[in-house]
Amino acid sequence: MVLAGDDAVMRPRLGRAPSTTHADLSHTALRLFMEHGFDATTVEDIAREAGIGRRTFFRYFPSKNDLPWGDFDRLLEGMRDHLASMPDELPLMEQLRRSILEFNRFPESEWEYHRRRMDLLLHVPTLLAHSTLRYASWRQVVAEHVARRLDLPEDDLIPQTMAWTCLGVCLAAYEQWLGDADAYLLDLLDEAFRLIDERIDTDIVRAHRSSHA
Amino acid sequence: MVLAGDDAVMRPRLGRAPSTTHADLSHTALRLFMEHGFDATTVEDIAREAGIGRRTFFRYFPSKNDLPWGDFDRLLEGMRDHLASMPDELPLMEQLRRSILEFNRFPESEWEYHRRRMDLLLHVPTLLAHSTLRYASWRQVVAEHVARRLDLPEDDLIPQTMAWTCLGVCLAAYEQWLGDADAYLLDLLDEAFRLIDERIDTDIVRAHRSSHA
DNA sequence: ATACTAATGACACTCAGTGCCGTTAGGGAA
DNA sequence: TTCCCTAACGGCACTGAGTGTCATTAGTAT
Repeated sequence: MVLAGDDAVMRPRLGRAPSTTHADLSHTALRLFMEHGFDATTVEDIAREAGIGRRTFFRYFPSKNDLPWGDFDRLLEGMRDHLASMPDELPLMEQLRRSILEFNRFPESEWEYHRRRMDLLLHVPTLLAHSTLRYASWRQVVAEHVARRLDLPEDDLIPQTMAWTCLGVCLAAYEQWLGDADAYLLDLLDEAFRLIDERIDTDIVRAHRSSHA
Repeated sequence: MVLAGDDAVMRPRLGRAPSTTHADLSHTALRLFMEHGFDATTVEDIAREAGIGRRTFFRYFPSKNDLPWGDFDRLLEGMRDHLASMPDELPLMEQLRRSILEFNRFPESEWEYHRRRMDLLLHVPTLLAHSTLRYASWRQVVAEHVARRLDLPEDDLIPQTMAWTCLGVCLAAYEQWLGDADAYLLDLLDEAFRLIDERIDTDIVRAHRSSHA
């Protein structure tokens, strides 16, 4: 479903076969989280339910917190490529808007699953805290693109601020989405992006660049 | 220094006297964090160094992660009041800029301490993750003000997005500050705010409000 | 059948955080 | 002074996440 990933695709012909997959573990765990809550579900519960040892669990996921993330890294690579392939004529914010919307596009059959997953990630304190670390890579992808496009260093104030802003816009839209069972995520994201649109205007960027030469 | 707090100010006349203070524990801990690193310092180390029992430590701070925060909640109350006292004539972004700068103003004697503290909070993964939970209250204060000022619900997309944006601006500025030993925090914050300035313009807000009546 | 190899799972360990409960050290009242 | 009341302390035992070590298992190739 969400985890297509590397499991089971091409197993090397040597050694014992893996006894489960990332996707399987993730789905089992999410079911338990929904049923009993995140905190009340122990890693041992998950391992038992999945029919593996507790120790083996930690060979699939570095922590309990990573379970609901699916293959975020692969999606993120997709966004990076999408950004890189944007035509230069397009305004920067429009490039970002399009790629970020693409990053958040899922087949309708997965909407409910995605909603439950994001509800966990944004409403369980432990997971919310952990999410910061994932979003740091997301921001980095945005910042790299902005930096390249504006010809500024990646760690410059402007790319970093724009990356934070994009993240904030997305998370605000996600909260709206989670709060309204009938809402469409992409519509909300689109609306949120229109709020900021071309907020960093060209003159400011030019002035900034020359003052930091 | 940073923790003026409630300790020692007016102890009720009954019962055993506390054997330490929040400020004392916090400073001791920060010293150990600087010397040996956050992860390598155990709660037991801190308690021993402070001359209290491990169990007592957890009566002062709910977790090891809370040690570097000082009395963030009191500062935050200050920012809430500052925002509430802003003259109505001032543009919204200007109100936010002024109050947020005020929130980040410290006496020069504390700059070095503040720098080391923030370096921990933003660069130690565990603390960075935990910071999300603190910043949620910070964003809430900003969102409340924006909502009041624009006559929108607090959980509306606009206040939430603006709150996220302000947070992002601040954190991007903080990163710049931490990366340059000679930089001035307030200057960087000011510069970062100028980048976004009056980004949510009046027409957009009006259109948004009427479409969500 | 045997050898090689990768995944597994059991065990022991560290550390954060919590519940429980007896102990300690203050101040007030007799 | 002595006794009492009370809040803070601190020891103990426990849960649960995460890690290092190592023997075992189950595949494939020879």
